[in-house]
Amino acid sequence: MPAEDLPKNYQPGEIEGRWYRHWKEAGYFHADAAAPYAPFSMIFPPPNITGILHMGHALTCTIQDVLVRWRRMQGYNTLWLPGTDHAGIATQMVVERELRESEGKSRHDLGREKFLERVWAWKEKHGSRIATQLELLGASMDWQRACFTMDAERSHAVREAFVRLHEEGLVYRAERLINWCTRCRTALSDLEVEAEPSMGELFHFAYTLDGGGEIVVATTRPETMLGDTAVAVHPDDERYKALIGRTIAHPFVERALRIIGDPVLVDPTFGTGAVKVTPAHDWNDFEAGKRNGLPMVNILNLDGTLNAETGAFAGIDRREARKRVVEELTARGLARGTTPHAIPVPRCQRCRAIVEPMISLQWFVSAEPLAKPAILAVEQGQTTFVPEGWTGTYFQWMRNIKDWCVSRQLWWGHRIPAWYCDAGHVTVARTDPPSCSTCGDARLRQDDDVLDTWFSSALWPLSTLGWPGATPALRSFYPTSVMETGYDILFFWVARMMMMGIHFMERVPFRTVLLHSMIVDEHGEKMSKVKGNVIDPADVIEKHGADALRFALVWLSTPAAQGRPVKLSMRRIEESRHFCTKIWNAARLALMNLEGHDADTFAIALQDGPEGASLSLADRWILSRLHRTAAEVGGALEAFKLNEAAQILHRFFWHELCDWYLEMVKGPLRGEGAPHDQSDRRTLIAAQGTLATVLDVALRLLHPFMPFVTEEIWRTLPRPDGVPQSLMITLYPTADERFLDDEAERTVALLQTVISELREIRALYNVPGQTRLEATLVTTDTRTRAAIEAHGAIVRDLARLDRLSVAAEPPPRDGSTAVGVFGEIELFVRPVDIAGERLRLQKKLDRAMADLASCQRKLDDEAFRARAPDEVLKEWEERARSLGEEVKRLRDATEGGAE
RNA sequence: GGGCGGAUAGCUCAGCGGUAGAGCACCUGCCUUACACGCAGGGCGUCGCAGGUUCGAUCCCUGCUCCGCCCACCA
Repeated sequence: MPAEDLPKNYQPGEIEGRWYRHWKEAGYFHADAAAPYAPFSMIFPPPNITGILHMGHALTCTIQDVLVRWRRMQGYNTLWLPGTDHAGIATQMVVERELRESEGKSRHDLGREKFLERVWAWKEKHGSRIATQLELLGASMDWQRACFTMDAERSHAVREAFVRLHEEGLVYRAERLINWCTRCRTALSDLEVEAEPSMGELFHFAYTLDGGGEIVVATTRPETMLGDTAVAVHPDDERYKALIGRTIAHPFVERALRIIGDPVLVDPTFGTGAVKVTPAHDWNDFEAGKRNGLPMVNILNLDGTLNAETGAFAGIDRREARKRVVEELTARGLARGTTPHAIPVPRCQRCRAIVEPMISLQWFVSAEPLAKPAILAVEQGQTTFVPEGWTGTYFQWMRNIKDWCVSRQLWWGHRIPAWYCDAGHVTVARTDPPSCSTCGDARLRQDDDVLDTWFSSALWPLSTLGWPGATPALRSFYPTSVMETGYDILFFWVARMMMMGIHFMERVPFRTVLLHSMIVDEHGEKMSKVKGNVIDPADVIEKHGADALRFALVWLSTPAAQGRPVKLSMRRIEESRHFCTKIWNAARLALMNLEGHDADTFAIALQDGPEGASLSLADRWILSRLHRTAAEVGGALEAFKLNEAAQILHRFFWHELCDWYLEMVKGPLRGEGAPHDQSDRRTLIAAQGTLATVLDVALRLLHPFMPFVTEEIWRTLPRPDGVPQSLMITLYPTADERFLDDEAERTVALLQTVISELREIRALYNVPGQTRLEATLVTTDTRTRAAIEAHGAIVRDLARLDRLSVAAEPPPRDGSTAVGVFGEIELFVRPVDIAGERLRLQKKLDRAMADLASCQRKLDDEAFRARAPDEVLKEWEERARSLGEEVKRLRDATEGGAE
């Protein structure tokens, strides 16, 4: 008996590892670039090698796995390519900390080469943790193609891209204002700096003019005055106009400041209308400095202390310097008071240290020429965003893009392929050059810096598919179909992949960008170790299984809302676990009743549609519902509404298949009223066949969402010859219109209404489950009578009746008859202890009359009658008629009742 | 300062021109031979506020209030 194949209890832990190994070994995850099917490809956003699986990974992985498994089952040549990211700063910091803690050494103690050996060793040891954890989730990734951002091929791609961009003038080296993190000791891109709102003060002080007089300026960063090279006023400002061109002797250093007129920098209505200008340490001032040819004086050392340019202040930390400058200015009688002022403090995204704008010689990627085609591509719809609201965000950023500082003063990363000779010539080359390309000098020094980690990430869809080689994979799978990722890296990553992909391939890197929200706890709070509200995916998987976690994540995640997070709680996960159990138990019930079922014969019978088998009403109904569900699920998946697909499946499986279909057929299947003749036999065969078919199709529909439990069950089901060995490579079901059956759905809806009404009466009067009732259904509608007569057995079973009769006229009532009225149907149920019956009916009558009245009011409205479309009017008239009938019957029941 | 979301049952969210839906929670019965991780039944809402369009608005338009997110150098 096959039921023995499914243990009584659903134990995910036992099942999941087994199936994952099986699928992987069978090669189901591997994509063949030469396969002759339409491609569906996705590249998994590479997690940092320092990463440990968190809910964000679990969400992105689950969404992508659902898409991939669905497309694979549809027959696409499906590639899902995994990989990991070297994560420059993050990894370097982790290894440095380890080095410090275990040996008390810094990376400088080891030197570059030795330190990098350590990092590689660390990577070998820990770098694949995350991959193992993704396997626990069921990720059907093509592990054979796994990449690492710093492996040989990817490094080759990075170098090729850099050199090519340099040749094209899109990569350049220049002295520019950049964001400098004094703790990480590296330059950062604009994106790696976060503005933190804070309350500071605006300090006012006076500069004494050469030849007498003063000009008052204000600043939130007094120490920067040590780098001032001018004071700017608005050229039209009557107060200061005359001062333009005069000079100021800096009070602390040997430097003369000019008073300049600059209509861009200065807003004459703000503050005193005079602005101190520090071109080397302020973004606006830098621009003003360029406009006005001002000297740019860098006053900071790389560690954030003041340098020799600051005279007596040299060597002091910038924070201390701020106080000292205020003190000194005050001492000299130049302070002019402070006012509270809100200031955004720029902080390093990684270490939270305050970032200093600083002039520095760095490498940049020229952004605008790359951004333009990337904007155009989206405008033309070559790539679309889901939800589409993100399109605007993308445009906004792309249209205001600034050059990208890509050099980092780190050791761990792709070293910049630029070499310098003593004469200062720069050689940028694909292979390490023997001598300077300008002067032939053989004494070359490679640039010490490495590239921003996001530079290699930007190339990811290209480099993972083999670019710059013209590989079969690149030919088959580029552009990729979907890029699914969190909206938080839209600019960091998605936008840059667009730019690079289009630039190097002349085609967008992906057709659809699918963005998911951030995961928070059930109260909407960000999950953090400090708050202790973290839900660890690994724990959840161990406790409830990957299927439960996956289903919960997909169920909850609406791709639609910008700024609306996914609220995850253990409760939701448990709920989803219950669903797994429900499926398990439904399968057990089915298996217990499939003895003698011949999958082949039934499959053949259904080949030409439902007519081929002697299907009962219940069978026709569930098949109709099944095919409708398949259609709805397909539509939802096509629209990337995964949560909707999950909901539809949940509702179908639980509330239609289990609550109604299984209840309708389990009696007959069990052999109550064993087959007497050929026709009964055929009915039994049809019922078993339908049950097995519905379960089979439902499991396939569910498989992308919960791959393990569905596979486990599916393998125990009897199935026709010639189907694949694994559920994950069967065909994803599509709706077959021949099975859609409006008539069966209408009839079952009627039976459901009658059964619910009977159950309501039973519940209302506390009739014990064992008590069998008898009921008479009264209606003048012949079709209803016929339907109930034909399918009375179902009503009797599900409403626990002894006898159900149908009549045109109400039967005599006694003191133990309850009456149910809905529409034009009356139900007389007995024996029931009907104390309070009149009250109950009266309440129903009141409600029906109120409904009827408001309905009538609407119909009496001349404007409505005149303007509303015919069909709407008809609907309302029909409603009024039906309500009228109900009221009439309820009134009879109320008055005619005993008691 | 600019841009984008959201406001619907106690909670999480669907619906988006024809008198409001789901799941959970709650209440009441049930250990009915698949499942108590279950079954059956029940109550629950001035659909953020104010105007407008319409025969009719939760749904469309305008304004407002409150929440959330992103971008931005005003000293």
